[in-house]
Amino acid sequence: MRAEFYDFKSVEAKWRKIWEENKAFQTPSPASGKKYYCLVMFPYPSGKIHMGHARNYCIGDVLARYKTMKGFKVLHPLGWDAFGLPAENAAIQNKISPRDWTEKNILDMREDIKSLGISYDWDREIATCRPDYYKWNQWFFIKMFEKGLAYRKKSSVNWCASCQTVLANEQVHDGKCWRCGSVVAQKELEQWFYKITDYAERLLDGLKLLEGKWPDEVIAMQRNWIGKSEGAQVHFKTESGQDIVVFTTRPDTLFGATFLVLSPEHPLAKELLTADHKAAGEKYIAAARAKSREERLAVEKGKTGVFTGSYALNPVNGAKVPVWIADYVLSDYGTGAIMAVPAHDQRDFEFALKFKIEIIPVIAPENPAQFVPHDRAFEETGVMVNSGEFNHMSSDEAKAQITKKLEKTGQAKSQVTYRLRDWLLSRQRFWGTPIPMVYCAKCGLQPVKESDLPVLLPIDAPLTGKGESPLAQMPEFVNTKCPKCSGPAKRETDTMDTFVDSSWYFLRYLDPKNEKAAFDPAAANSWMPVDQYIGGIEHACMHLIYSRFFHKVIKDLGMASCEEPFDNLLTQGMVTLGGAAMSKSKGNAVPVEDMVERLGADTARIFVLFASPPKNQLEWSEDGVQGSFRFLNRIWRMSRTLANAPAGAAEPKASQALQKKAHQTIKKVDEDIQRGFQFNTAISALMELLNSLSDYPAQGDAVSKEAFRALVLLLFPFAPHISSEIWDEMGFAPKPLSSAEFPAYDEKLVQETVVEIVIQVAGKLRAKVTLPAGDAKDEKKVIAAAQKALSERGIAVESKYKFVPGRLVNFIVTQVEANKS
RNA sequence: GCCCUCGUGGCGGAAUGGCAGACGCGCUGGACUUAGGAUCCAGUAGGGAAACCUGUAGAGGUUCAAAUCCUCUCGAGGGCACCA
Repeated sequence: MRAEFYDFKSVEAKWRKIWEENKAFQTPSPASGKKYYCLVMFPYPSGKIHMGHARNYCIGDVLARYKTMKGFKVLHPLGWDAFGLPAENAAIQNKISPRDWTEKNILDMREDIKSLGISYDWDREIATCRPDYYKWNQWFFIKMFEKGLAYRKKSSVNWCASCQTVLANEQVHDGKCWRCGSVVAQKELEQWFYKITDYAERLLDGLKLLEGKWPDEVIAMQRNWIGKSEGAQVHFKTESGQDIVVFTTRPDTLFGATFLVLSPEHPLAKELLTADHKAAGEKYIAAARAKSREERLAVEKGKTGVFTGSYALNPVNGAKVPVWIADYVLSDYGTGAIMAVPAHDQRDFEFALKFKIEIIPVIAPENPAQFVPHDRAFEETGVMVNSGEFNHMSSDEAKAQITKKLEKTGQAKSQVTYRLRDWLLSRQRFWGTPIPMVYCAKCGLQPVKESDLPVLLPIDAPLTGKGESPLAQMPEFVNTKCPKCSGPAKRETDTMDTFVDSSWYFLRYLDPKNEKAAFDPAAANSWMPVDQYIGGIEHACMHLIYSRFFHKVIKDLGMASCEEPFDNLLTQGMVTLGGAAMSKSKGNAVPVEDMVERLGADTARIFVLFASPPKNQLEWSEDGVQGSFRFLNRIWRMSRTLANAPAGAAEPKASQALQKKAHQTIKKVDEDIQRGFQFNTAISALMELLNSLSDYPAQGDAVSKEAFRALVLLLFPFAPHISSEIWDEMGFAPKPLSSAEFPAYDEKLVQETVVEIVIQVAGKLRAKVTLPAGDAKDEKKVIAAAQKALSERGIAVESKYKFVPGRLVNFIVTQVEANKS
């Protein structure tokens, strides 16, 4: 005999078709009622989707469907982050155009996602590689150019030899390319930047608004990345009159500054070399420049450096201090020069030790008994010593006082420094948004006129992957007219970082077909901010910083009103198989297509939602998937049983208990979804209700059908196909299920009528008594019952106790042996 | 070194400061049977014959009561890092 399973294939196909025909997921107008914008990070169309991606969409879908049932006007869109290097690489390999490759993948993946029954409003689908989208990337670029937020600069930049393009700082992880993992080199190039550093403070401030709504982890990562330091700029004059400006967070240690260090790239580094030190100094500078960033930053190699022969004067006491050059000082942080305080900074200490420079302690510990090590720097705060008029002051106080004193003579000023660097956005690749700028010999750098946008990406370009912008090889693209003088001019041939595309796509969903503007600000005002954003944590310091920046610029352009674009963030864990993140390239991906074919979309959905809370990593388990399939089959069989059973009646006790369980389940599922996306426990509550129904003696009576109705209704956001089918077959109302509201529960029915009171003695469980709910709150009755129960077990207790109404009683004092004999 | 998150059965994981281990997986035994990757029933933290005892990484503390709060230690994962 073959086992009977429910026919998920035809059920799922049937309901997908019905939803599609009825446009069941069309976005309602947000004007009337509470809105809910549910957003998942949109995918890169790389091929087929696997369960790792799918988990993301399932989580979002539960929320979207739940909020719809709760009466919210829900926006739940999806699109394609469709520009990027993989398309170009695939094109080179397979002799297919990046556009065709990408569009084909979109087609396949859209089908995969639809097969999961995710409630997306496909009318709002966008793809960033299409001109109607990237036109607005260009428009924003010009706006930012006009505001001075897009600029060109020659500097040392990250270069990935494998991807043959430059990278932004955020895209270098551990010295390696975020995409391909190759070691990143430094190159001196002129490139386009977005001035994200202008927004450093606002990006930091905004994080305060997100506390408690974004994971602490992500907030901490962004804070670290922005890296704010408060301190002072201090001016040191050299003997020959040059001004060396240093940045320090410890102005209180100024009296202990016994030398200065310039980075090898510092503009004064060569100038300050005296005749005696010229040769050695220039050799050192050249050697430092030749080193890779990795080599330079390697701490293990120890400190190296060279004396310039010059001296500067410490502004606080006129002491003559030597000026050194060393590569442990970074050229692109602070001022590229430091005052070195070997007594109170470990790096300076090591340097001073090696080059035999004077070490003067200027901070003593607050508590004189505290041990001060002599083999390393004392980096804590304390009491000022060897610091003239500031002696005996606390170092914290001196920080402010010394800065204040020097400020009067213009020798210092308070200064805030950030670690964040400007966003390098140009790329030497083809499959991206052309940067809408023109170089005219006469008029210089000119933005393309808005009326001439978009600057179209040509259909085909000679793709070699050899590291020159492919667009530069196309004279028909390059040669153009100057927007200002109409003379011959040349176009910019670099394209934009694809992170530009994803920095504002959530706004385009609001008004995806607008040809006059990126979006209507009115739409932004009614839908923004995104109420719930869902995606992977790997974007904490890339996409999630860029898009926050972009949104603030957009707000400043008057096109949006909220400060932060994403009100709540959920970072879902990875799906792993054999401990490694699922991926096509690792060969451990479970394709959605296979799952849907083999066990159905609902089973796949239930498994990823039940096996683990969304934040956790989720290890794929075939056994677990089978368990989810089993659960759905049990529900299916229950629907048959209930439909076919003769209507009878159970004894009131049993039916009341079942009714209670149903109401408790409604409450629990409702709370679990709202309270931190506890989909796993919500589903386990549904399993419990099903278990209760299985044990119920009068299956088929009104109470059991009502309980089952609630079960199907609650199951709908998680497994929409099977619940829709059962709903129909059982003749439940209203129809269709997708129009039903989330069930309400009766608080009276949720409350237990009898309560088990826990009886503790000195905090340990000793007995339990079951009492009617009313009695369980009555102190006298509970104590009497408790003492009786204890004495039956041979335990006598003194009268001191702690009573928690309806819950427990804890006898506090000594347990006395009763007359056991 | 700094910052963040987290340590609970064989596994995934449950527990408004109030019965630790819900629910599921796996496993063990049984039932049914045209042997099946179906379904149903019972059991499943450790120790003990049992009453009981011990258990949430470890050590302290707060509390009538701690997996949960506080301090320290150890361990895991992640981010930043010669950032002055």
